[in-house]
Amino acid sequence: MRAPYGLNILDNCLTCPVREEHLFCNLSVQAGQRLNEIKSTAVYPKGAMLFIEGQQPRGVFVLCAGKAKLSTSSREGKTIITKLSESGDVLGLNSVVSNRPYEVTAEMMEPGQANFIPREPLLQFLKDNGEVALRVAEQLSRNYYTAYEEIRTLGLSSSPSEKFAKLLLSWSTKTPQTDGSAQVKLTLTHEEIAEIIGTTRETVSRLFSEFKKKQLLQLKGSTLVIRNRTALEKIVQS
Amino acid sequence: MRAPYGLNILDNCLTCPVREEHLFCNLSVQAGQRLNEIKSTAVYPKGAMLFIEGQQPRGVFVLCAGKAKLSTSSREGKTIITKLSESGDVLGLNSVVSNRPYEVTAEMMEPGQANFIPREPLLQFLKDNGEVALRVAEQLSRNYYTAYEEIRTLGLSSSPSEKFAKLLLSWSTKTPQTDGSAQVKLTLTHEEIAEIIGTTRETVSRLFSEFKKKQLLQLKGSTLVIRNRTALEKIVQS
DNA sequence: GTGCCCTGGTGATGGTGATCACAGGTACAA
DNA sequence: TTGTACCTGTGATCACCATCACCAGGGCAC
Repeated sequence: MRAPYGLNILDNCLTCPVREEHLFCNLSVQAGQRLNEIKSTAVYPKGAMLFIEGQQPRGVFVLCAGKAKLSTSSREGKTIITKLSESGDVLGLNSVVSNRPYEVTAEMMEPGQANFIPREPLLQFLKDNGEVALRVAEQLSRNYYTAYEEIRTLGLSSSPSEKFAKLLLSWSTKTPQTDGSAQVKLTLTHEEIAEIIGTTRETVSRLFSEFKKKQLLQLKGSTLVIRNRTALEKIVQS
Repeated sequence: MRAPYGLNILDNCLTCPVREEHLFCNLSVQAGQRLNEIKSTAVYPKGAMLFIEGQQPRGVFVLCAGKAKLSTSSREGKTIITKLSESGDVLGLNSVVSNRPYEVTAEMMEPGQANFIPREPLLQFLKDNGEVALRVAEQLSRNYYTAYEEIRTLGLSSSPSEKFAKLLLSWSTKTPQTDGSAQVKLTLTHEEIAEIIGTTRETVSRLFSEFKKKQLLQLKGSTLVIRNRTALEKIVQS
């Protein structure tokens, strides 16, 4: 069997992206088996929507491969990207737990694979497994923290430069280097960056120019080199 | 025994503000007793801080009487109020569950009373009572929704008028009237309103004038009369 | 090749709201 | 009453950034 999109199909995807905080890892044997019974796996092309803002919650998605962006839009078409998800992330958990419509749209940014766990069996599973319910609570409270960080960024840092610097810093922490620099593969368009920091494409474009001129960053092809973390931190300063 | 601040001291405060979604109501008898053993009650004056942003989480507070405002500040002193809490609300839950510092400061806006439940006994209690843990998860996901609403407000609606209209609408829904109008007791200063919608005091002042002129609202002493909900909804429109 | 669409760069312009400044009002205590 | 501290209203100014407009490069299909 050939994997489409050049992916490896992962047989037991629930446990594949081993992460400290992974919700559904290190379960008891029978709990793991039960979960395997109710989950189903699917492969998604780039641009596929796992779920759309406003839909009734069908279940949660555990991302196994590929990246997804979570966004929310206003009626006039303005969009903000609230999170970039990677493999291991659990999407749609809040909506499922509280039985409210999905509050975001989840779109695959590249081809990938995800497990789907329908709502009803999941809730039953949580009722039967109290320890897992507490873990879910922990995950939800982590989500809450992320949302709060977003609120602070949107509400407290006024200027686009500040938010841009904050974004760059959040990227650079993922690839810590010995000196102050860091390298990141830049897969986002200026438009998407604008939707993350809540500004316009043109402003992002100008911010890149400005930061290049100030020696804060550098572009080698599609690789972004962050040259001066301390200077960025000074811009952020909130 | 005389109640300070003109309050009635509530003997069993955990169950006093009966709310559909109240976390710690309708427990089994022994669970309720257990909770009563680990909680303690205190009375707070206006301006008292239940906890401060950045502190290690000591426990949760169940507000029994009085209102509190939750806020977060940047280093430069800019502050945003993220929520106004009323009796029945549980404060600090996220921090306690995930064992991270309080993400907000909780300050009493008027004299009040709250139950305190220390972190460790509470977590133990949750482990022992799976159903309550799931309820906690539901509460957390509600908190998350509130935070998300905030993100949408901050990120998608650009102009202060829009946010102000949104705030007025959220107030007016609390006191539904037969006609399109509603009355609210206005207990906030312009400064505080500014911190809620993320603008300056002066702008709020001007917004009041503008909305008065447009017949959208009216002030009778400290009572705010919202005269035209549909017009407000048209301003919001996001 | 040609054409098309998406992305990125950059100038010109204008509106908006932050900021500063100051004056009047109100509540409360001495 | 005076004083004080805090709120509220309003004018003037100005930086910033959204918006519009246009062009250039690159990938891709045909």
